[in-house]
Amino acid sequence: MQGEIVDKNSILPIYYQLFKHFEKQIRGKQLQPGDALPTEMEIAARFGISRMTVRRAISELVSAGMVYTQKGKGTFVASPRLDSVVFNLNNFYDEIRQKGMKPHSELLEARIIKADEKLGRRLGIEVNTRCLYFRIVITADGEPLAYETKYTVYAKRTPILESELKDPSLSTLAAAHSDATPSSSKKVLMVSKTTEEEAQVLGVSPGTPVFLMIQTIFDDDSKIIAWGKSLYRGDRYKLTSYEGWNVEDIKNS
Amino acid sequence: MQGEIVDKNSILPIYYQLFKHFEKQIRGKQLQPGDALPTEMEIAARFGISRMTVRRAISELVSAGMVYTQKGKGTFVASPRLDSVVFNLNNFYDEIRQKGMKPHSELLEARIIKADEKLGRRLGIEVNTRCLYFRIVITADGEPLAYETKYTVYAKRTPILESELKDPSLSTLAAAHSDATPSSSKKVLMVSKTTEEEAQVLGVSPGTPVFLMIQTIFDDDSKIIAWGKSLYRGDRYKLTSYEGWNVEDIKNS
DNA sequence: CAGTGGTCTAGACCACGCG
DNA sequence: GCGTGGTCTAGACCACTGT
Repeated sequence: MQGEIVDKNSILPIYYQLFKHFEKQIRGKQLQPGDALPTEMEIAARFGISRMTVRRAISELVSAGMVYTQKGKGTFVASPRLDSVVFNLNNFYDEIRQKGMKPHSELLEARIIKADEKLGRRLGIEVNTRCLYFRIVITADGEPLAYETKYTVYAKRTPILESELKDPSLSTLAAAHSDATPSSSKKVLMVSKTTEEEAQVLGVSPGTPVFLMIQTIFDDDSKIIAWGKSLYRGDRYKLTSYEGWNVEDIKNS
Repeated sequence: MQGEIVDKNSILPIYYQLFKHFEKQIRGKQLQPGDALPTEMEIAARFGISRMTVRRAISELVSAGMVYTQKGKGTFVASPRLDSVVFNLNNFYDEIRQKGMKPHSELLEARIIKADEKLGRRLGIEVNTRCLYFRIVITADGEPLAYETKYTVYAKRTPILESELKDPSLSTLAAAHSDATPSSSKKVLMVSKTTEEEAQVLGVSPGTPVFLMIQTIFDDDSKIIAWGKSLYRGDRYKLTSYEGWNVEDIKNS
């Protein structure tokens, strides 16, 4: 009986069991890149299930990048894509916590300012518009890791809450203090050398290489409502990307 | 008639038309974050289509991050996620071409070497194992942009083709010259300062900040089969990430 | 032409959330 | 208990691929 593989009485959905079955076959090299899977009708017949259920399982395999389909031909095992790279830079607080360290953010400066010409250009607003200006240093176990400078339009004139500094996401700030809703963001990651002032804040020597991220928040009308600059210490921070099918194995090497 | 929105005789699939319909409603703010979509049965009835087709459209919306579903409750419009960042670093050749420049790679050195202790550790192989060693500089319109050093196990002893340098992907090299198949890869992005030698190759002054990417290719058994180091000029290269729902609009600002 | 995956239907039963 | 989304079925027709 083939009933060993797909159990109709299981709590797990059939399509999921079938997905796992083929995943195992591919990871275990019983099915190699370029090999054809059985046709959808064959799979349905063999396991005594509906073709739509088979298709659901296959579509999960496609999403996972493990197979690809060709209309009129069949479904084939894909080769792992190792060329493209995806770097995820999540919330810095979570990143620190994930490494078992204790994050803390310290407010260096927070003021309401009137935009000068340079800031007016950055935020796409008129000179003298009221803005919120922030400088924060984020530490892990007491050691400074990141230095962030942020500006946002200050339209609502609501008080600045200390809790906003706990997790200083620029889009959250913009949502709270500008009168528009954050809709899109642009982030640019560059490398830079610290200035005297930055080096002092980060506790490194001037000229140390750092990651520099410029962040811009846009509203519905693609108008800029917030701008931020983040420096991450190059000697303490890096971005890692894993790709392929047996990624779990290599994370420990 | 509601027939204006979904045309059963169109070449476009019904689920796709329905997906586009809701996409427009959400982008146009007729449906705002938190708002509930009509129930699947209602949508099916209203447009005279099957519930499965409605579900297909909704699942596309879920994939796009525009709505989320809650079992027993309904389907709701999501808020754009602007906090997480995803940086894509694709094939460097394509990146250059995309900017309308002409990429070229120049071979500085290519030799078969016997692994010393340091390389043996990096590749997880025994000392004196035969390895392929490469140094390449990638230029755009004649200006050096990247400097790459690569090692891979040299098991097959097949000749090194010049075409391999045209698009020097480490996993391709490993596939061609090691006796194993690349299965996974790990990439780490860091910042660094150029040494004298690196600065000369890249045509910058020593100490210039650069992106440094260390790349490791693994085979099926999670054994290392290739190792590479890439330097990207910090003054000429940056990573950009867009997020939100009207991303196309802000790319031109 | 026969066979494949892509779309679609009109039902069905289930587990879940809420009043 | 009722309505919701989640799963599943047994059909159907289509466009595309190969011969």
